[in-house]
Amino acid sequence: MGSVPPELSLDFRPTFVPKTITNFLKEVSVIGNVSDKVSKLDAFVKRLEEEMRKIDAFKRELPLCMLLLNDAIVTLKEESMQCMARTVEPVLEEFIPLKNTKKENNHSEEDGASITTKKEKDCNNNNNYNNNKDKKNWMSSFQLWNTDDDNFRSTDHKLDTKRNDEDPFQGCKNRGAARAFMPFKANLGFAVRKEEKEEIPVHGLTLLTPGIKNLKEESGSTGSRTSCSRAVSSSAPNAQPSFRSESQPLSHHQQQQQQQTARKQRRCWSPELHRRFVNALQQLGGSQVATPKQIRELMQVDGLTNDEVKSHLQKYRLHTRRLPPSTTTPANQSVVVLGSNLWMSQDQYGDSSKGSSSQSGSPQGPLQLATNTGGTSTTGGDSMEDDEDTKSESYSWKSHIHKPGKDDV
DNA sequence: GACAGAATAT
DNA sequence: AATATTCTGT
Repeated sequence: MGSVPPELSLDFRPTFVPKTITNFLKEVSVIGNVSDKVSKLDAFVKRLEEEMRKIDAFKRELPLCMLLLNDAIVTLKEESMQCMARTVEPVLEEFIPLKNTKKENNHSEEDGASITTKKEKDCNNNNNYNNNKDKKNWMSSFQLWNTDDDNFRSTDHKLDTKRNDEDPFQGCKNRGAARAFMPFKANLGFAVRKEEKEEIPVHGLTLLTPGIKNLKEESGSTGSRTSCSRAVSSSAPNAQPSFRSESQPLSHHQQQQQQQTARKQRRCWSPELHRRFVNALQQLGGSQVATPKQIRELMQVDGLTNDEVKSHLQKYRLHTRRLPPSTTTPANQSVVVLGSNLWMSQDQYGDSSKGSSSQSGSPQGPLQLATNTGGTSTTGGDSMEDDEDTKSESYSWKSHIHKPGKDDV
């Protein structure tokens, strides 16, 4: 069938609108009477502005519409102004350069823009219409709106990107300084799930700047630890919510928030960490006799908590279950025995000749978790020979496990 | 109340 | 599967 005039077609291509405007302008240009011209232009502009207002609520969803409308409005206004300019000599020229610092434009906008001033307030954004760059500006400002909502998304993207090579949370890559430098990541980690609202508490707890880490470290050493890991989740799923006799200062929602609040970021047991763990075990006489606290102290890992060690120990024992320790065995002696029987993947980490603590020359100083999993360990590179293990994941139990006999310890 | 170990939850 | 959290006993 016949050709459809562009205005009537369903063509959504961006070119459509400009074309329409062009046509309109063409029509207008035919009009001889300037005032008619202007009024027609203004009328159209009004319609467009009206439209703009309508979709304003959807600007996020329809950014392009906004753009197109804005474009159209600008164009028409410009035209209108030019029309008027031809008849009415504007007086406001000076204003133009002020607004458009780059007047380089081919536009003979001096006159046009001058008139613009009268409408300045309603077309603030029109200021930038002059050229594409300005449109971009406009768009960028537009972006700003979006961002409030999209912050997460955009952040997400970044995070996703990072996640690929090292995810602090899921990959349980690290929890130390590295993380401290990525507050957003931290956010995200939770945000993605549900606790995002708790950012603040979460940060407080989990962002371990060296300083904060120390705090946590302390908490790990004794009692106060609980204040950290538990205080936050004081009212965990099972726990009885403390009754607040006060007039319900917390809304249900808030309570929920509190509950969801912070789940501790997972400690990543990197091979290096695990090595220290095993080392400590050896020194203490084996997994069956060593206690979390002792282990932690021996490990000298900054930021490591008793709970974490305890948990790890539990797992370790599961994997190395054996006969109950003969209470008679002195710890020292058992160390030797352990060296052979206890599950020792240490060989894989390099020769840490039994539990003598000093690994192949590296001073077993306090380990900074911050750097630990991040890739560069403060303990020096040597201990990280197995970077592949170290760099990416937590320790893999099954991949290293030796079902011990029953004798050890 | 600190701790440790077991049981559960995530 | 690996950790975290909670429960329970000392």
